[in-house]
Amino acid sequence: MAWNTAKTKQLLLDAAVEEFAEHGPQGARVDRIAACAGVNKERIYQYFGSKQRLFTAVLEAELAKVAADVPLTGEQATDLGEYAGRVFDYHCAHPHFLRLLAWEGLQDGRVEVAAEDERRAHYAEKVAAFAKAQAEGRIAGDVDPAHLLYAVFALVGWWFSVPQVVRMMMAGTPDDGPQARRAALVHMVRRLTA
Amino acid sequence: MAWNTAKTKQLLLDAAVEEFAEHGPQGARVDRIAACAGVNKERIYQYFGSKQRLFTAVLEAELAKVAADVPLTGEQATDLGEYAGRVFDYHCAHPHFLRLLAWEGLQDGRVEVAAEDERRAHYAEKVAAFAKAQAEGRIAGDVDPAHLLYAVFALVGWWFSVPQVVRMMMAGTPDDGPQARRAALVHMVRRLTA
DNA sequence: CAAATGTCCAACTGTCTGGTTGGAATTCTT
DNA sequence: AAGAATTCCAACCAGACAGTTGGACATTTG
Repeated sequence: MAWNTAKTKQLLLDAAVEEFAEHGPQGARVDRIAACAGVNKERIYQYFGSKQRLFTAVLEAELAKVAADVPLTGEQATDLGEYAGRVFDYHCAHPHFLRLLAWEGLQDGRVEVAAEDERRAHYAEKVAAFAKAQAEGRIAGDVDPAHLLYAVFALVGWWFSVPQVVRMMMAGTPDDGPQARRAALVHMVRRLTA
Repeated sequence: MAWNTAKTKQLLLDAAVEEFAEHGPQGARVDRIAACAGVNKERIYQYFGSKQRLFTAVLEAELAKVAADVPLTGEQATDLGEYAGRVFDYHCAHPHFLRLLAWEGLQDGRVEVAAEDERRAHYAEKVAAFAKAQAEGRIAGDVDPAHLLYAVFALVGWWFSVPQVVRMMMAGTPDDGPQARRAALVHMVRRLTA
């Protein structure tokens, strides 16, 4: 059988997403990743160099996915509530990503950030779309567009970042499913831009 | 000299806050905590039982602090923007706390949550204050009060939870100090309740 | 003062982990 | 088909780490 290094790499990445999202860069076990991928762990060091670099590779792959799956065209910036809803939907379907981001945030300053340039450009693009929508009067202009983007991500992400807090906060709210959360989110973002 | 176990305990807690906030429950090193407190590490097991229980103790102590330092009277609920600003100020001054919360969030489901009852009561109190302000028409009533509380905490906390993302997002914003962030936060929260 | 209780600490242990290595098997090159 | 290069893997290693222990020392009690 021909070597299929691309597939082996992908198996490792897939297993690593799970492991890193669950346990973080510290707690992730290289042996577990290798076993889960059905590959010898030495492959990880051959292909990725170290555990930390594998983490970076995982993060970059996931960043590319989310960027591709939740686009924002100029027109869609007219209803940021719906945009927020779509971002929310993505994270509901792919809860790994925000956990990876949280792990990255917690080790911020101790290792360099993955794909910094691409991400900066990515955010700048969104901010520009927001600013354009404001300039054309399609959404309210009294909030700095970067802060608006911040607000959308904060309001989407907090559910996933501190689920234990949210659970305690929502203990008295009878109807607290994903749909209710999504509706509240969309409503609040619209209120920020009306 | 008389034994001062209370002081020893406090020294350990103080050292543990630092260590846990920095490295999380996984990454924290018991030896480092003990050394930093100038105490033998065996004390930790005598006083707190295990590393995980020490983490819980640390979290409970910090929860008590924040609850005491950022109160919300009925009248203050009239200006939630200012309330959010005060919460923001607290976290700027005590950046440990949100990190601890983030670590707790990431291990959610694997260990039980600290002080669950007290915290539920604490949040319920805030929600009730919000609801009262809404009922009396002092703030807008079209957002569920629990979701409003969620929004305040999300908008305050996200800066600290994913600092790396915020940095990239704000790369194009010339004036991005704590004051600018605070102002944007206050403005956005007011917009949610106007 | 003597027994009992509690505090402190240095040294130890069993286990786990990221990372390495030496060589066997497989594919590519010429 | 010979040899070079690459992929694979089992076994190994050195260090780190949470938690323990046994006993010295201090304090309280009666």
